[in-house]
Amino acid sequence: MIRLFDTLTGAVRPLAQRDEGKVSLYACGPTVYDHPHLGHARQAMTYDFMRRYFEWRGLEVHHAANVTDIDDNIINRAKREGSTESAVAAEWKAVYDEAIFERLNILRPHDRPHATEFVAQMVEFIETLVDNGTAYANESGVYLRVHLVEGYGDLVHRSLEELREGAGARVDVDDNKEDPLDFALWKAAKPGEPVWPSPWGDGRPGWHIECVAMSLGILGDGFDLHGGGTDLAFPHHTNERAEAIAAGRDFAQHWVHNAMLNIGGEKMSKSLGNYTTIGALLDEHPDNGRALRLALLQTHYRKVMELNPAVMEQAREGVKRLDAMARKATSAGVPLDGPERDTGAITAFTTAMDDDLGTPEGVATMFETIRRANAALDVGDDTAGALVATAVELAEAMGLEVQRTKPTGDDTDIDALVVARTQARAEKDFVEADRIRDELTALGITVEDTPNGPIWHRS
RNA sequence: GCGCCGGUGCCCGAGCGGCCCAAGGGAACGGCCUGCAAAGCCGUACAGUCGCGGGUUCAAAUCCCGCCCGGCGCUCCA
Repeated sequence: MIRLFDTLTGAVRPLAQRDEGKVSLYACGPTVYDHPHLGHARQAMTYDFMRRYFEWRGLEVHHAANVTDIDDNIINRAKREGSTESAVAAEWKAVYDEAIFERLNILRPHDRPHATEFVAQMVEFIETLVDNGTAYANESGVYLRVHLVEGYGDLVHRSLEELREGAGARVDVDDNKEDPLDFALWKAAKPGEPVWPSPWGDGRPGWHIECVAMSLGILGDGFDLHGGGTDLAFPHHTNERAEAIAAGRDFAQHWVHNAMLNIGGEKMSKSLGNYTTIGALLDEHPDNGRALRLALLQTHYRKVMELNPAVMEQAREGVKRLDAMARKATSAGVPLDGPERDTGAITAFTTAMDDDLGTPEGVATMFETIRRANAALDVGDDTAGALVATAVELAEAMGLEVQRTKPTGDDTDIDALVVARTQARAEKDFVEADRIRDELTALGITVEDTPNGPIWHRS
């Protein structure tokens, strides 16, 4: 049975499943107005791990993630560039998609609703709240009466009084609100901003209402999982939940939050300006995509993790072990996708992953299996097939791709050099053999001699 | 200030009451293999004990209390 930590109850509990055999997952997506950074990667990767594992376990996953394509940051950028909000959003969404889905091998959500496509549903939702008296409208917008919401601060385990203390001390008191804790559902039009019509005048939706309208609209009432970074638990998720409760709707059954990514001991974020963009990291080394995935897998998703060049380098070395095993198996004629499995390893992996997505232990099991596969391969033991196939399956269940073939390209020159070296070795002309190997090394090629002849790969 | 989460080997990082004289990865060292390498395997060292001090228990890295240090949230934020 799959169990996951639930932020609301503060405990690990069985994964909610509204419908047997299925999981509905809503993960808050990006606001698209700039380069995505490594924090975004951790967030998207965390829900990718979950989805892949659920699917590996045979569950049918419905994964939805929004794209916020209208907000202050987008408006400001459009203004600054003399562009339009929709053009800015489209441009940065494309950058996000390329980095996340193409380069990081993260599975695309089944649904990617854009906020601007759901304004009608949001207006309808707000009307319900105004009609039942939990929301009020004035010249500046529509607000939710937070004190009417049962268990408002439960997600962050704080009482209304405790939250009010924070709000009073830190936020400028807004005369338009009855209570400092109340928040905007609808923002009245400001000059020069894009607007949509509503019963309360032209304006645009507040941030939280988007996710409520989209998650409920796509996944339906009482969907299973709602996720995002811990920094969204308050106010974003708290307010989404409040809106649903105020409307009398059954919302997410299970809340999951991934921890932050630190750089030099501090949270990586836009506002601190200490972020590395995904593109920049990926450009540094061809293996960085898989290395980042491995580094992320080796730390539990709920634990703050530090990411720096040393961590990346260590992860890159780890990824090499996977490819090296695949090469060794292939040269020995052992298929990577044979039918046999090592049940002990499969069981260990399943147990670890079922327990709150224990990817660090899952990775440990994978490496353990690689070690055993290599040992079996070395002596030609017939358990090698099952061990190799198991290791590959576990790696790919976590989204770590194994390099199966030589990189594409014109390899005839390299093959010719390798053949010439083999010839020289056969003739015991080691001086010439080593000269050729140096030549290959200069080309970025590593040759390995195996009992079945030489194999090479790009280093 | 309030709330929450952490502090484990040289580095990253699991474990969260007995199976721990503490997983896995990286780095190091020795051996085997190799013409030499590479890759791999085997082994060794590194945690004299898991931030510090008390306590509970037959038993604690794991539970409780206090303290120190770090992070996150309370504000746009993954």
